[in-house]
Amino acid sequence: MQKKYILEMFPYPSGNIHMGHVRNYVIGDICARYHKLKGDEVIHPMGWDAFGLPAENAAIQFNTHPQDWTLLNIENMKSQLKKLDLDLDWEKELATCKEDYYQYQQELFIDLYEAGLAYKKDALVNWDPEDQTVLANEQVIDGKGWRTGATVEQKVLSQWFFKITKYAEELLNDLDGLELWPEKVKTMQRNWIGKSIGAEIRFKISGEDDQLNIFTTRPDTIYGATFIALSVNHRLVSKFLTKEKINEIKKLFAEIDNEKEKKGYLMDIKCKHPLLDKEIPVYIANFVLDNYGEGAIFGCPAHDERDYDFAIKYKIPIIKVIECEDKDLPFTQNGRVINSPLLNGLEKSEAIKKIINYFEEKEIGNKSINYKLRDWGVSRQRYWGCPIPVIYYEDGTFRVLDKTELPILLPYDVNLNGKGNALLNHDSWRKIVCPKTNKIAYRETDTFDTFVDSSWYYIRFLNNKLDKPFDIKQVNDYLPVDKYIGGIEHAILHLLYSRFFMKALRDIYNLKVNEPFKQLFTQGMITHKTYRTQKDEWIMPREVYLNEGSLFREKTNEIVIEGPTEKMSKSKKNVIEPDEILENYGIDATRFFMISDSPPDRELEWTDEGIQGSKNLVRRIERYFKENRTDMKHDTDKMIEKFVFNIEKNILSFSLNKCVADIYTLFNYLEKEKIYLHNSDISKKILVCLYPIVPNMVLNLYKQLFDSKNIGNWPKINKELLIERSINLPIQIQGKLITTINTKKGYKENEILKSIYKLDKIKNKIQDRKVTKVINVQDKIINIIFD
RNA sequence: GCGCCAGUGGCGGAAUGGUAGACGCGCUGGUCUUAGGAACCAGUGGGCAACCGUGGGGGUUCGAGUCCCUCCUGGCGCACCA
Repeated sequence: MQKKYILEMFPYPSGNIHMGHVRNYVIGDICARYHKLKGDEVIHPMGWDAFGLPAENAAIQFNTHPQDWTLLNIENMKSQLKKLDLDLDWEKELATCKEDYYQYQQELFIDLYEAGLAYKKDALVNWDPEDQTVLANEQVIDGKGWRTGATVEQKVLSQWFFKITKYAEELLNDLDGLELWPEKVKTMQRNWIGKSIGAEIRFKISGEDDQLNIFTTRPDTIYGATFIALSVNHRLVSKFLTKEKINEIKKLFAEIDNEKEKKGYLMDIKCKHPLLDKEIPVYIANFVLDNYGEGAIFGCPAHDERDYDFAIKYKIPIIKVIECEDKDLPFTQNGRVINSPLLNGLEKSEAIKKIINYFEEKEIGNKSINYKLRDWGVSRQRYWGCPIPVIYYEDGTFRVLDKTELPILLPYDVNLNGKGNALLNHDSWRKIVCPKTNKIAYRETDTFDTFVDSSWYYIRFLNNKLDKPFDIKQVNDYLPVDKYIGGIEHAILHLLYSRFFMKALRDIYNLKVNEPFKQLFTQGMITHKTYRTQKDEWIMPREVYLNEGSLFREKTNEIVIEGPTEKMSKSKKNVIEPDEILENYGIDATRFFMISDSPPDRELEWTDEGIQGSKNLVRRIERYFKENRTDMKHDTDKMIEKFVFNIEKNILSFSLNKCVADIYTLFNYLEKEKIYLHNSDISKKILVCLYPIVPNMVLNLYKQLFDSKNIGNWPKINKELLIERSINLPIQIQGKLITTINTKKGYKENEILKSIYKLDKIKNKIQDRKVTKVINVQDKIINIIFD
């Protein structure tokens, strides 16, 4: 028996499931049911990503408690999921907000800490003023919080970090081995990790016992360096300038007209050029990133666009060191090095190699690799999350707790007023006497980023009742997840964090698993037309009715304007409620429609015609089997065999839309040929194949036809029957199709040519020209060539 | 700007280098009726035809929607990453 771990991304219990969930889970369910019929040992669990800020907001808004709100939502959504006929193993259910989950996460944190993979440091962090919490770099999109959209501020706080950067190289390299992941996701992760190979060069500061370490990918342009630029947050800036001055500069930098505008501030210090006997000026510049490298660059204006713009603005010399026309400046392509005593005449790669060797020899620099990836900041200043098992003493030191001191449970009695962290204000929970030292201590009041929760839930599913995080043998036996299905929006955050966790745990526990998800399938979004009134008020599709070619709103009879088709969203109100659809069309039509109109990895447009078409298909199949007689034709067996083969192939390749086409093709054939199967064995075969897609309908039909609900296993395919004995052979002349002839497979070329040449269509084409070549692709095509 | 993906009928979409448009929706004409959110039959890329047709232009090949080059358009991601 083969194990198949099939997993769909678990939902946040927001209150109700939406169509996106339905599509996601139906796709996964079809896979899981298919594999069960094949006799595989299928693991198909479901759980809840249950910590997170919305619960706190809801608690304030509705005067309830985050826990009560969350658990109620879970119950509600669970009953909704059950209506979808999902073959889930609810015994394995877990919720990350429950202590039987998060206490083991606290254990894992202790493991990570002891392995040197969790650490605390003062850091300039992204502060979301609306959520009043820190965000990871990955959670800041265009300078705004990923959830709130509020402009993120920079703040210095003492924070816990996970050392994901230790795995940067492995996380990057192992992407190559993930053959069953979408290329797109791998590309996004590669870009995020952002590996650059170059050099780190030391620049001495004139008259000071201090130096700068500058990373560059273009050490071949070092002779063209005419200035240094620092980020305003660079160490040396606060060393040489007052706080007031720095704030002044920050204000200056904030006043720019467009994002690319360069601004600088000339400092009083100068740097020595590492190779030339000259000094170059040091600026603070707005375009230098402080979280990349050391936050310092050398400017080579002749061969870098940004440096060029800056040099023009501040009248800094521009020295060409790569051969090019003046009009082409800044010249950033490859070329021969000039004006560089040690490198003249060399091509880029040779020059880079040579200069790095020289730097290393003279100890003024070395080869260096840089990553964009930063360590993962996991502290969140929120109540509704997993507590970090750490205590602080009054002298400022801290202690990570022992596993025997766990669990650290969240207190239920908190005052949620929306201002700051409720744990910080909960004195009786926070203040304790340390059992080891008998000293007064205070608990860590930050909780984990909820992405920590989802980084290992697929491991916990293997045994959600174990009194330790997981069982090593079980992990080795059942991971990786064979098919992981979810939205593309998690391409970086969740999937990268999970990969990191798997590798970190592998090293700590000596596991044999390198990657958590063998195959990743990203399903497309569901879209729908948008509708609004003339007052620009979005309205729901169900409020719209059609009258004499125009759209109107029910009740008010306002004129309705049809907008573009967009992703279903609450704000645009173009949503369809799963409960209503199930009520009106039933589960079978709903499941059919989720896979009918587009391939699962593409957008699915919700249309009334689409769901109605699925409903009609359900009715048609049910009606077909009501016909109480069996009449077969000689090729019926073959047709059915082909059907089984195609359905299987298309389920395995996630081409579920083609499964629907296969079903139509089969019933078109059966009805057109007036073939009725009723309660024959062939009906059993057909129904088994339909079962993964529409289990409800199949079980009902099976009961009616065979007085049983035991549908058995996936049919074994008789390959003999798949072989076509006669074919329609296309005949081409000069590569163009002229006609087709029906013939037996395995025909003899010279024999069939004789009959081909007798055909009028062929004779007319060839006339008396001389045939120079005949290409016979046996049983596929014949192509006749003449001069 | 860089990277990735994609461009096929009125629409969604099928096509291991070998009959382009499977299957569905929509539409047209017809049938039936318990008048339905039904069902059935016929048709549906363009053109009267020869023929022409997979974003444009080249190429490889006996043969290209498919492979190569180039350009255009759209989507997504990243984006002052030194």
